Amino acid sequence: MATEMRFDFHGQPLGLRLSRGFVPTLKEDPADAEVVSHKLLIRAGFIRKLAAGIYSMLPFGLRSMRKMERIVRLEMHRAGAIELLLPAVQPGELWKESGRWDFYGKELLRFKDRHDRDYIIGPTHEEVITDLARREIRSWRDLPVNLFQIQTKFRDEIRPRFGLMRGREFVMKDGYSFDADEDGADKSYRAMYEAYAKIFQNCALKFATVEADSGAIGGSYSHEFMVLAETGEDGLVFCDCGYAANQEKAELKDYPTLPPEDASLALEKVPTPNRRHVPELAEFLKVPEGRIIKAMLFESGEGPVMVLIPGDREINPVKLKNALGGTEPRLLTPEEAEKLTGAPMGFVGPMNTNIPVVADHGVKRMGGGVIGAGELDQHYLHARLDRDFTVGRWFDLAQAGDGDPCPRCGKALSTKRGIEVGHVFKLGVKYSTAMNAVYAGADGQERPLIMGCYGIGVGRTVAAAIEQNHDRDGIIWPMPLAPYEVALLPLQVQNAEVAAASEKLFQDLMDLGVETVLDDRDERPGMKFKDADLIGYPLRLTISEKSLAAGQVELKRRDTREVTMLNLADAAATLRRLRDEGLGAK
RNA sequence: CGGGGCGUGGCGCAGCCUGGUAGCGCAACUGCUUUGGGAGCAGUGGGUCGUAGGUUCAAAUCCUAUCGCCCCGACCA
Repeated sequence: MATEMRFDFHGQPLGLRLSRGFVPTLKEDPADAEVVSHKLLIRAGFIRKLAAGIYSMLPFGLRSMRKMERIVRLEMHRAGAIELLLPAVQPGELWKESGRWDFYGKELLRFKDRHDRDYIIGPTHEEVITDLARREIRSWRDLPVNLFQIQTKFRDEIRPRFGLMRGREFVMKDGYSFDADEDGADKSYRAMYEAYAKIFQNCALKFATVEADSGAIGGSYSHEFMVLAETGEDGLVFCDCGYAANQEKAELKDYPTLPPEDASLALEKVPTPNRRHVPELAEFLKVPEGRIIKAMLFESGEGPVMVLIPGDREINPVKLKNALGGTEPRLLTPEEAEKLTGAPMGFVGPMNTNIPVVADHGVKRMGGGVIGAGELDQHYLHARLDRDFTVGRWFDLAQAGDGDPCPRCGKALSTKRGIEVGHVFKLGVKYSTAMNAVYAGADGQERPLIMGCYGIGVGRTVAAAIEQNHDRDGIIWPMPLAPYEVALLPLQVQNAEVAAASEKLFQDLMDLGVETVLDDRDERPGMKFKDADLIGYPLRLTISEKSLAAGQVELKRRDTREVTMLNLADAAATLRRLRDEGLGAK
């Protein structure tokens, strides 16, 4: 009886004969890939590079992406969002209106059409959706509205790297909510937050939700969804009390510093030949690093500024940016710093300076310490705050890390690394005000729409799944994202019995709705095993003359590498059950 | 944008310093053998050496320009 192909609800085939598939696997690592997900996606035949940061999705890569998209769609719809599709190409006019034409920088890919009009390829769609909303949403009766799309974006990154983790062209789910009031907006935000948590649960990924930097927009807040992986680009802090934040954002209150020195100690100028950096200065002066006050000069939106921080602490650039009014602070070059202060790099200090001084709270608790003397090879000992130098404004500027006190409960924080795969953001009225997107309230008054925006990196989640789940043989797909769930490996394809048993299993599995690859290639067993491990099918069934003689087939789980023998007669049903367990709660 | 590196059959690389007929492994194709962890033997095909200019009797090799790709950095005084 001929095997009959089956298809799922979305029109995707439930089965594939590998001999007719397009899955070009590589034995060796590609030369131009660095991170593991990039290497494995290429080696396993999921993607191929076309240009820097631009990839073709091969059939298996596309299947994993499509599965991710399905999971996203389902939860979006459950949460009441509605799918649409906005144009990728957008008129520059809209971006000029929102102010981002000048603000967004070179990441925004711009070009002109034949009439010399400005266009861009969308890196995100706030402008387009806001334009749509202001045209179509008239009254409070139309609200709330929550719209999303899954679409290819383009961001001309300075340095694309890490394959699908940070491409220039990438697929993103972006959603936007519109509400009449703050309560409604908070409700929309909450619904998206919960939907996101379900999405990453449904992907069977280990993830965390953290408070994220909300930028310079007052009153707004945001959360990031991070897939936990050693190789993640973001540092995260956690507390037993439930507090979790991106290091960029994590508050640091009253962390311990050295107590103030004896107030009777007089200011003392000491030579510090060529000791520019905190560690060498501390060693030379025989003082702890925490006794030194580090001074750094930045160019901010309001001119140059001197930033003070305890010597054993690092400045958190995002906190500094927010403290200085939202423009990206730029560290002055040694030449600029010397020109400005007269002191060479490493000897700049806050005494008798006319540059505005801001400082981290920790400096206040130190009460003073070692400072640069403002001239070459000289520092001051026992400099005291308010006696010898003053600070204009105080901020929380230090980076929180392992062991620092939790801002909620004071217990010690721990750190992990993660990959940002989702971000929910309460926008407020930033775009609706800039673009005059208003609705008529019940009282007839016009008010700006209150917006939220919500993004998921679809391709990045697929890559993050690999960063989190792999071994030296290849990918270990979580069931929900695997391109196919089961691989059938007939070891002797020319043996009639093996072939017949494999065909029957192939048909039975498809009939049971299990996504199955039949590796019907006339290849040696070793090659089939290696490919199956590399591609990372969660379940593998080996059909051989040997085991078939006993009426059995061999099952191997990719995650635990556990091997069990199954009776041929109920193998398909067992696989179906294991598949369903692997899919978890839906 | 700054620094470093690399472009040589489909993939991974050697050859370049010291100019002289373009090589290796894998892959592909044919045949025989083999068949539970990327097989063995024999044979075959496939390369404007990124591109353009220059030097030279002669350029993959030296020089210049250019394009592409990768890595590091672009906050830690």
